[in-house]
Amino acid sequence: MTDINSSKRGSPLSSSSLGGDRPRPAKTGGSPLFLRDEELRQAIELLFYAYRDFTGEPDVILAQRDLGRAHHRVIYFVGRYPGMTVSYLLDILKITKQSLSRVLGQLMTEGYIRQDQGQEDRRQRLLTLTEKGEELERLLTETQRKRIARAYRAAGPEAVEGFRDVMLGIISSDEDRARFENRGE
Amino acid sequence: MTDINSSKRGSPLSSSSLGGDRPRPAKTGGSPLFLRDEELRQAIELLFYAYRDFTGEPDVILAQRDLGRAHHRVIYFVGRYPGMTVSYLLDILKITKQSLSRVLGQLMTEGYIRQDQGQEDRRQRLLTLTEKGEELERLLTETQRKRIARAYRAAGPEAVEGFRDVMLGIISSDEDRARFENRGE
DNA sequence: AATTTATGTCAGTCATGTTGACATATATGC
DNA sequence: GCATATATGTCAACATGACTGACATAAATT
Repeated sequence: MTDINSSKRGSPLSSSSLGGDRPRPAKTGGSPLFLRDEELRQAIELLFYAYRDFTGEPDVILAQRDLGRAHHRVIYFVGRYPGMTVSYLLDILKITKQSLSRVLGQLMTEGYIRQDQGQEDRRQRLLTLTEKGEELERLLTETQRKRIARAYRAAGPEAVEGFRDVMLGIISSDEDRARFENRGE
Repeated sequence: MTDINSSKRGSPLSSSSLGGDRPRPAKTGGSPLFLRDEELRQAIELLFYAYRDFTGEPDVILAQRDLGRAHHRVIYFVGRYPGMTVSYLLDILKITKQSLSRVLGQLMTEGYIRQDQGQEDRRQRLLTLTEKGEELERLLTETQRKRIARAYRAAGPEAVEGFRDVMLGIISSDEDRARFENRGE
């Protein structure tokens, strides 16, 4: 049907556990756009693989506590911005109030997060991690920090700068990009 | 309760739609690890925001066709490796056969993907996009390619190199990293 | 001939997202 | 002070996409 597996190009890579040859990327014709297209597709895939692996380790730890990735995100950001409001969290996560509500409710019931009434604006419920929450946050973030630290160390400071610039460019809004300014103090 | 909103540091950023001051990151004490911790946390957040926005546009297009992100991943990778096997796809996505089965079944029923029996190994079902599938793939990938292209252009070639190196470092396995070798030909 | 591999399928469950409507307390503007 | 807007919470219903575990078939491999 196709000649994908007929090894016309390049040396046959040692057959993996998948059996047979590794599939080859589709060619987009010999057009001058080939390299550019290839480069952009690689970026797409880098994002996919990196994100998949980046979330893999925490997911295991969370599963042991009957929590999911959604809980992780909440714990992470509440740990990051102690005393943050529910609105602010919604704005970061870009999910509905309903979705957050369930997750947040569980985290409070289980004692990972505490709510305090705002002083200036008493409608606000300021979110903070409890001891237990901080402990879990450290555990989860530690795996991700290690992964990033390893990648940063291997790639070097210049690469880190480039990584940061490209990632900022991928983000849609100025508002979100602004979260990365003036942080070193 | 806390003094998070009391604006002790820095100039007050113009209050956003969220009302009130922007929450400030938690300090980790004046330890010498501060910068490193901050740097690593920023990476964690860059991954979160970038991935969230990266998948946002395709999600809208998919929703119009009653498809989800899972369908996108399948369509993308089948388009990338025409004639790929089910096993290979499972290996990339790292999900269960069951999860893939449902999504793949829908895509075939809806006429986005075709299955052909392998010639050498007739147990294999080689996956290929149909015309309709290719059309959707182009539409979806186009939004992501544009996003990446914009980011790459803004950041410059050196940054792109760094981005790539860091992302490769974040990926867990040599097997997956190997997917990025020898592609330019 | 026995075993392994590639694929498919059944049944049930869970996590996490969605919409839309409605309720309450508090803050703010006129 | 009253009207309106905002911050938050809550109810019901639903869709998607993951999961587990078991079992079935055809073809390849040993």
